[in-house]
Amino acid sequence: MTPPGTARKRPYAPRMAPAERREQLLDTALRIINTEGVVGVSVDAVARAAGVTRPVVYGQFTDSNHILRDLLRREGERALAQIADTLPADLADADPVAVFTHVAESFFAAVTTHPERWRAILLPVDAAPPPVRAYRQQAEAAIRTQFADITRHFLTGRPGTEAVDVDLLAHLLLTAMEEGGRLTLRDPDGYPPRRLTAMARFMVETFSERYPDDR
Amino acid sequence: MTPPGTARKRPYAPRMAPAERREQLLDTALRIINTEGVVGVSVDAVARAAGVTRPVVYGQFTDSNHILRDLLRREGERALAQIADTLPADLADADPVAVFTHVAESFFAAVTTHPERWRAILLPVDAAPPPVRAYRQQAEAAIRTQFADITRHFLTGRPGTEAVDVDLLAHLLLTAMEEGGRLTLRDPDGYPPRRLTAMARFMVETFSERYPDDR
DNA sequence: GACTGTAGCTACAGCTGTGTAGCTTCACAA
DNA sequence: TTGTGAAGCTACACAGCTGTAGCTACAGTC
Repeated sequence: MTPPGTARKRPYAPRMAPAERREQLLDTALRIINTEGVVGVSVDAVARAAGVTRPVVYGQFTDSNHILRDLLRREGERALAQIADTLPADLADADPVAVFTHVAESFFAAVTTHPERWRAILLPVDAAPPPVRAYRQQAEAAIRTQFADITRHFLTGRPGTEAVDVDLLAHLLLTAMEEGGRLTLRDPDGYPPRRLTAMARFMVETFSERYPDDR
Repeated sequence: MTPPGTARKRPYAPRMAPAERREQLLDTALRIINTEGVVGVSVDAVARAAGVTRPVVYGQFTDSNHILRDLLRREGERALAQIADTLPADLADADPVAVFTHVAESFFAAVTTHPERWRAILLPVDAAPPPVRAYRQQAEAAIRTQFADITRHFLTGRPGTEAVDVDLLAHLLLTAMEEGGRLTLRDPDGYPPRRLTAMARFMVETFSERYPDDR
C-alpha cells in the first residue's frame, strides 16, 4: 500500500485489453506523426502522449520501428479500402478517360476526408529538420517559379491552351523530373539518362502535338 | 609536455585555416549523407568522420542544422551552375520541344556526373528509418505495378503507342498523383480536390487525343 | 471478502549526442 | 631561441531515449 503522503508520481492509467491498447498506441503514433513528424515517434514519446509508461508500450511493440511499421500497414490498408469504397462499381467497360478521372477523383477525395491518415502515408519526406526544410522549400519555390515561366512561354501562341492550369502543370512536370533524378540515382542501369530524356521528350511532344504552335 | 608513457588518445589533427576546415567539414557531411543518410549528420559524426574533435566543428558551425543548411546551399549553387554549363547557348529562339528536351538532358547528365551532390539534394526522403523505408518500398512497388497495368490497358488499341515506355510513364504519373495529394494536404484551399482532379483529366485527355482509340 | 492473474508503475543502468571551459600543441616571426 | 596567437584536445555536466527487472494496484472470481 502506498504510504500516506507519498503521492503517486502519475495517475494509474485506465486498464485496457492488449488489443485495445495496441490500437490506442497506434492512434497515438499517428497523432504524433501529424504534429511532430515521423522523427517524433519514439517509444518514449508514444508512451507519454498516450498517458502510460514505456513498459506498457514495450508490452505491445518491440521498438519504435515496430510501431511505425504496423501503423503504416494499418493505415495503408484503410487507405486502399477508402479509395475502393468511393470508386463507381462499373468501371470495367467505361471510357478510359473517365475511368482515370474517377480514380483520381476518388484518391483526392480520400486524402481530403482523412488528412491525418494520408499525411502518414505521403509525407515521410518531412523528416528533415525544420531549418533545412525551410531552406529547401524556399529554394524549390524559386525553381518552380522559373519552371512555370518556361512552361507559360511554351504555351503562348498555342490556341486552346488558355484554360490550362499552368502553375500546377509546371509543378507536376518538375516533380516528375525530380523523380527521374531519384530513379537514376538509385538505379543508374535501370534508368539511364537516355531513357529519362526520351520520356521527357515524349511528354513534351505529346503536349506540343495536341496544341500545335500556330505562329 | 605529455608525460612519457601517457600516450595521446588521438593524433593531433593537421592544422587548417578556418575557411579550409569549413569546406572540409562540409565535404565530410556530404559523404555522411551519401552513406548514412541525412539523419546520420550530427556534430559528433561529422567530427569523427573528419578526424577531429567536436569543439573544432563547433568553431565553424553552431549545430548540425547549420552544417546541413550551409551544405545544401553550397551544393545547390554548384548544381545550378553545373546545369547551366551543360546547356546549349542559343536556347532562346529554338524550337520549344527541343529546348525542353535539352534542359532535361542537361539535368539528367548533371545528376549522373555528380551523384553525391544530387543525392543530398533529391533524397532527403530517405530520412525514414530502414524498416519503414523497406515496407514503403514494397507497398509502393505493388501499387506501381497495378498502375502500370491500368496504363497499359489504356494504351492498348491506340496506334502509335507501341514504343511508349509504359512502366516509366506510369511511374511518373503515379508520382504526380502523390504530389497532388501532398499539395492538397499542405494547402487544401490553394489546391482543392477539384483543381487536382481537373488536372488529372486534362493530362489523360491530352494523351488520349494524341493517340485516339480506333477500336 | 480473500485470491489471483494481469495491466501498469518505479527505478536503474546504459548509450549517444550536446555544448562548453580550460588546457595543450603547433607554426611562424622577431 | 623564445614568444605568442590560433588551432586542437581533454574532460565534464547534462539531457533524452532505450530496455528491463521487479514491485504494485486493480478487476473479476470463487
